[in-house]
Amino acid sequence: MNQPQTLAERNSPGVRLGKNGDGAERHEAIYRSISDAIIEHRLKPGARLREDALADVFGVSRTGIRKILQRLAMEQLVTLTPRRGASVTRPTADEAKDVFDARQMIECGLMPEVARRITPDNAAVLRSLSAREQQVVGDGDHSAGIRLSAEFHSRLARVSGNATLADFVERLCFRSSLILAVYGNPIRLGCETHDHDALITLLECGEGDRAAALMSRHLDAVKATLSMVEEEDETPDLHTIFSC
Amino acid sequence: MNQPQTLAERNSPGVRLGKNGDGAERHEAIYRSISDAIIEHRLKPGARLREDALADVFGVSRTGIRKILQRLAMEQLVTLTPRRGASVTRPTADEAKDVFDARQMIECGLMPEVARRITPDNAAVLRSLSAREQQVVGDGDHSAGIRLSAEFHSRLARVSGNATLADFVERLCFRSSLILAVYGNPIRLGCETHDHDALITLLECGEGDRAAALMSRHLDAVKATLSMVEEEDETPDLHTIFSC
DNA sequence: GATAGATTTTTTGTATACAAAGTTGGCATG
DNA sequence: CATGCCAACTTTGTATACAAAAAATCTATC
Repeated sequence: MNQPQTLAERNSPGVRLGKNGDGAERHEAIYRSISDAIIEHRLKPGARLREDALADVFGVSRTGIRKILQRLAMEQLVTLTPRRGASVTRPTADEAKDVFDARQMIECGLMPEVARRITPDNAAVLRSLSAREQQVVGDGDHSAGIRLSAEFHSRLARVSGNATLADFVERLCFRSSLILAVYGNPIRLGCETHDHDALITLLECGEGDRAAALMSRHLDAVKATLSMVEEEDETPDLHTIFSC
Repeated sequence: MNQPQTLAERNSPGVRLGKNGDGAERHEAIYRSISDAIIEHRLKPGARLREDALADVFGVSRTGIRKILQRLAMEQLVTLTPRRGASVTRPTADEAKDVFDARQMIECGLMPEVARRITPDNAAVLRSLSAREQQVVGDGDHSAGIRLSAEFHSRLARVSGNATLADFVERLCFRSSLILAVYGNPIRLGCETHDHDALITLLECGEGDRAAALMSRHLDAVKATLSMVEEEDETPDLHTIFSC
C-alpha cells in the first residue's frame, strides 16, 4: 500500500495533479490506507501517528493529513489529544461493551427489514464475502478476516435501505475491529463464520425474526471470545507493575 | 481581524475564552454557534457558508473555519460540495424517513435501560428541560423549542449509560431539527410536549416497556406533523415551475 | 550523586500566500 | 437580437512558514 505513487511523486518536484486527478480521490485513498491499516491491526492501538511522518509517506503536505486524521478521529479510530497529536485509539472495556450493545440493538433490529428487502443479487454478494472470509481465516490471515467480517455486517445492514443506520453499523463494525484487535483471542477467532451463511439463508426465506435471533446469538458469540482484561493505562502502568 | 471575537462571544455566553483564548475552546464555541444557528433555523437549509465570511465574522482564519465546517459536514448539518464550498444541508424526504426510523429503533430500544438507570437527579434535569420547552413554545419561540426538544431527547438517551448510542441519538436529534425546519408545520408544532413529562413519569416508575411504547407514539406524532412535500431540487425546479 | 531548572529539539496549531477551478459579466459574431 | 466564447473576479484547495507548547536532554547546584 505504501510503495507506488509515493516515491514517484516525491521525486517529481513539479507535481502535475491534473493527470492523476484531483486531490479528493487521493485523499480518499490515503484515508482508506490508514483506515485499513488500523482495522487490520497493522497499526496497533496506541501507535502514534505523527503528521510529518504520514505527510512524508504519502507525499502530501500536513494539511491534507490533518484533515484525514480529523475524520478518523470523528469515527473514533484515532484519538486526537490537544497538543500531543494523533494515535490509534485503544478502546476501553466500557467502550467495547457500548459498541457491542449498540450493534446488538441496531443490527438485530434491522433484520426484519433486511429480510423483506433482500434480493438474490444481495445474497450472492454477501455469500461471496462470507466465502472469502472463511478462506482467509482458513489461511490464518486474521487481519483480513476481521476486515471482511466487518464488511459483511456493514453490507448486510445496507440492504435494509436505511442509509443512516447502515452508516452507524459500518462505524460500529470498524470500531469492533479495533476492539477485537485489543481484546480478541486469535485462537477462537473465526469459528462463527458459518453463522453468516446461515443468516443469509434465513433472510432469503423471509425469516426476519429468526435472523434477528441468530444475529443476537452471533454477536453474543463474538463477545464471548473477548478477554475483557483492561490493558495498562500508560502512567499508572509502571507503578502497578513495579510496586509488587 | 477587524472586530475580533465580538460575535463569537455574543453568541456563546458563558464560555470563558480567557485572554490567551485557548484555541480549542474557542473553536468549540464557534462550532456551537454555527451548529445552534443551523438547528434553530436562523441559517436556513441551502444557505451558503463562505469560509471567508465566517472567518471574518468569528475573527479566526479560514483554517479553523474549514475544520469546523468539516466536522459539521460529518454530522450532516452542512454539505460540502467539492469546489463549491459549504451550505446548510437540505434533507431529502428519504433522509427524513431514515432519520425518524432510526430514532424510533434506537430511542425506543433504549427506554428499558433508561428506566433501570434513571435517578431523581436525572429526572429533575429532564423535567426542567421539558418545562423550559413548554414555556418557550408558549411564547411562540419555535426555534428555541426545537432545540430544547432535541436536547431533551439527547439527554434522555444519555441516561442509558451507553455513550455510543447516546451520541447517535444526539446526532439524529440535530438532523431532526433540520428536518423539522424544512418539513415542519409551525402551527402543529409543540403540541406533543406533554409527552415528555409523561415519559419521565413512566421511566421513574420503572415502566421501561410502556415508556418505549409512548416514545414510539411520540415520534409517530412528530412524524405526522411533517408535510412531506419534497422541495425543489435546483435545476429540474425551473422546468417544473415554468413549464405549466 | 541526585534533583531542579533551563535550553534545545521535536511536534502541533494557526495564518497566510499562491494556485486551480468555478462563476459571472461582457463582447463579438452570426 | 440572440448565442457562444473569453476574460475578470471570486472562492475553494493546498502547501509552506512561523509561532507556541510539550518532551527530552543537559547542566549546575545542593
